[in-house]
Amino acid sequence: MEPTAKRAGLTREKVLRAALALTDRDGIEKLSMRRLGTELGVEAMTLYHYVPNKSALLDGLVELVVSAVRTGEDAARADWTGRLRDLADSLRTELLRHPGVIPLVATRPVGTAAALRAVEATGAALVAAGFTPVVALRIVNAVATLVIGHCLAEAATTPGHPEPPAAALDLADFPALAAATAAGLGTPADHDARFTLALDALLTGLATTRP
Amino acid sequence: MEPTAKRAGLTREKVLRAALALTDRDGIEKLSMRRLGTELGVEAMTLYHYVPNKSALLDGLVELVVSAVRTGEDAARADWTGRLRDLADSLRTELLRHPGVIPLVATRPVGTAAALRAVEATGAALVAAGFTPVVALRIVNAVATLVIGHCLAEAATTPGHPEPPAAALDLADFPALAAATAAGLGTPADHDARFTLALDALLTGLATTRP
DNA sequence: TTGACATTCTTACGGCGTAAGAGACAGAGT
DNA sequence: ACTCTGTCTCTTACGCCGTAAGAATGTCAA
Repeated sequence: MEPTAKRAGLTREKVLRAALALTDRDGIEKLSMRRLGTELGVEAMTLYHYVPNKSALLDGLVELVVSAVRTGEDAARADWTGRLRDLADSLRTELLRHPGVIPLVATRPVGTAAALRAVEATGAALVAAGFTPVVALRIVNAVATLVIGHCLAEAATTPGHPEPPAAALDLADFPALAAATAAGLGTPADHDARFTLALDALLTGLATTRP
Repeated sequence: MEPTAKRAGLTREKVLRAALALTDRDGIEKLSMRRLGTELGVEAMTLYHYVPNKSALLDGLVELVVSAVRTGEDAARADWTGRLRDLADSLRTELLRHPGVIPLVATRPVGTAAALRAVEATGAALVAAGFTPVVALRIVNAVATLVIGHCLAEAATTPGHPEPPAAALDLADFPALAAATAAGLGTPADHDARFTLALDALLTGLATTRP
């Protein structure tokens, strides 16, 4: 019987999952080594046996989220724009599932094997469609960049009050802006429309560049 | 004569400019109230007379950088894609001038009048070209989002070593990636090419959606 | 001069990441 | 059974951070 085990039975994996859960629940700014420790029933310094420092912990969060991205390799019949769309959609849903992690994904270079595998798979589909390897990866980069930028904006405006200082401005000075907000710009449904508009435009534009 | 003035003669403006200079020189993580204070020859708490808290200071940095963006209103003869291109290029150069501020711009909603004026101006040009106000602002949003996402990636890989862990991976597993890196992917000149590719594609794609 | 107000400093609190090392536990070899 | 070895955990401490509270100092108008 081990009702009060002296060893907590931790793992890098468990630590990362707990950190992700804590981030999802309380936000990234509340993620501290001490807090994560108490969450796991352990002192803060204990965590340093599973992670060299906090930066590595954050890298682990990125790894966790990005690894969940599906690139649609199975549906190999999809054309290259379909593959890019799959990548974009999957990346977006994973990011929005963990809003606190988005700034980390945007900031930290992705060197993990899982992420590179996704890039490689999509890039290979583009090469098969006739693109140069260099151009193929530039295209994948462009799509990922667009998704990350969009999700940043989408998640940044979600928390409490959207933008109270904007209300203090004289809307009469900005006719186009005023007309658009009156027509529903900024509503939650609008985020989907913004994303679709941008992605569709990018993909049709890319299609015209195919050799 | 005031060789050693007891009043430092500060201003919100001066504080912000000093903060921006400090960020440009030492990086955003080194920007602390105490450090900024000593930089200005003043105690940390003094700064709180010009800025309510650190978050507002960071907002001020964003404001400072974004205000410098030129939207090409003068060259009113440029067509709407030209206006968008001007916006994108100007935003990109301003952001790259202050890499430490990019994560802030990406994260914090822009409510300042100067930023809205830029959006309004470009949006108006789109409306004049036949787009709905809502669509016009979605388009401006798409371009800004793409630029920010790209600059984030570009500035994140600049500091010290690009990605040492990537070298540890077996490149044989990623043929397309390997071929592309061998062909110069990731070099500084490649950033321009990536940006141009993405922006061109987005703009041509948008052109096909014009009513 | 006298107030009123704006500006600056002092002190202090609680939180952070983490360096250094001591202690407790588990399993292997004898 | 005992010790050794290496893994896991805790304790203590240092220097940093943002900022609350309020006392001191400067400036200028009445």
